[in-house]
Amino acid sequence: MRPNLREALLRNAVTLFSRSGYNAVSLRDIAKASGANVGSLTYHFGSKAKLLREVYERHTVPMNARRRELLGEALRIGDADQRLMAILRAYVVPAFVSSSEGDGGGAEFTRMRAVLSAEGNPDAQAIIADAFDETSRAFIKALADCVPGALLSGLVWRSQFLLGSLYYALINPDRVTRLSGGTVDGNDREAAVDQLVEASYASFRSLRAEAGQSAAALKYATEEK
Amino acid sequence: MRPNLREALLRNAVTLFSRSGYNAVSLRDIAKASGANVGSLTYHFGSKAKLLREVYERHTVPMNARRRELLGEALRIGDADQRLMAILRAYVVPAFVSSSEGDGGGAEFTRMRAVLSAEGNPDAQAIIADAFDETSRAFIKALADCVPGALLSGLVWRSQFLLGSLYYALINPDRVTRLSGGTVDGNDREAAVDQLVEASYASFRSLRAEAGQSAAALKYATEEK
DNA sequence: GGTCAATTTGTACAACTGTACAAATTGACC
DNA sequence: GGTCAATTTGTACAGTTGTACAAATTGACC
Repeated sequence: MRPNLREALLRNAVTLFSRSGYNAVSLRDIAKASGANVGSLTYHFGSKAKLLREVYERHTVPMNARRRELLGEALRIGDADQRLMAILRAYVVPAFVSSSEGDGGGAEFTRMRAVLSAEGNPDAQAIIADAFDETSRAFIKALADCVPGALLSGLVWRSQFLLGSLYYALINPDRVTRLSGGTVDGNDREAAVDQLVEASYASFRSLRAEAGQSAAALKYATEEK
Repeated sequence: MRPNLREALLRNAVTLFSRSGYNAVSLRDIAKASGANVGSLTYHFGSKAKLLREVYERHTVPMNARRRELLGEALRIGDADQRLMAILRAYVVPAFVSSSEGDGGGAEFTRMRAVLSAEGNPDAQAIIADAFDETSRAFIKALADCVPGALLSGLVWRSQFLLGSLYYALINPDRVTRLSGGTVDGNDREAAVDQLVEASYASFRSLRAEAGQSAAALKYATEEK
């Protein structure tokens, strides 16, 4: 009896799913990576869909808990701009950094979410909507208070862009290295977090009544030839 | 002999791939959607991988041509800020709007790219790197001239975020609708383009020497508690 | 109307998929 | 050391996959 085959199966499932998606990875791939038999998977999890559900439940709770915790700290900051920055870090950092150390990692799990979200896997979709939307809504509310006068549409779209940026940074880091001619390391996650927070800080900050005005005015000036 | 079965197969391939990814869609699915037999696919394309290659070649060239064309127009704008805005639109609009009308659509093809990029499909990866990196590099160069003093790392990372935002806007538009409580339509592509351009405009603009400084200073102020 | 190449169909194949379940193995407890 | 439940293995199954290829169909040209 192996000490923790079940854990190893879950870990390897995340790794393989995050690399190639849900459909392309067979239960036999996961079993082989864990040095075990296919049957062990049906024994421990019942089915492939239930395995996926278990993977999600393993990681979503601690990750969102960490986010809410950091959000709480951020909300104690008085200055609106510094608070905005802290809120964004509270959203991004737990997705990049492992919450419970050694469990397969925050970044790997986030990458898996990104891939499954793109695949449109129906099992995953239901779980994601349930688990993450509530947290996302709490963040949008917090962000709204940092940019007085911002429209809800602007806040929601920017939070959509934030998540998309987050996902793609993990999905295709090599593109960053390639486009920079090798001078920038797309796999440097600390740098990625800093860049992502600064970029979205600027995009949210521009929603403030005055700043938003100038961007919109510029747009119309351009469009009217 | 059907007039244009080959075209129908290509069109349906894009639609199905963009919806569920490469692995989850079988040749029989594509054939059935086209009212044809599996054999017609091997006859016209030889293999599934070659079909995918054909799909890419069909859309990549006109889309990037349109981007370069709009980029050329944008570069004639004197004012740096208005030029920046125009360059961003030149990058985003062709990805959202069909370049050759009725051919399966720019947005649908872009969505397919997004999904395949996430799946890490090796066939797709090689094609994407070849076809798009050159165009992306031209855009980064153009953007650099709009934000004097910006570091290459900032430019490349923001262009990465731009593409990630673009992809995710197409992959998961319903999340926008859901998070806004139904008051914002995530499937409104014109609105998505506007929001995306405005958000990335702000993020690139913040790279200008002075603005970048203040954001960095703020970050350190926050981190040092 | 017969010819012929291009196209479309039908079918067969080996490989792989998720799932089910009987058999073997393990190790703690008496 | 025998017992027994928990775990792991092995194997079988029906369904699907991409691919190959012979047979049927099509339609323009003579």
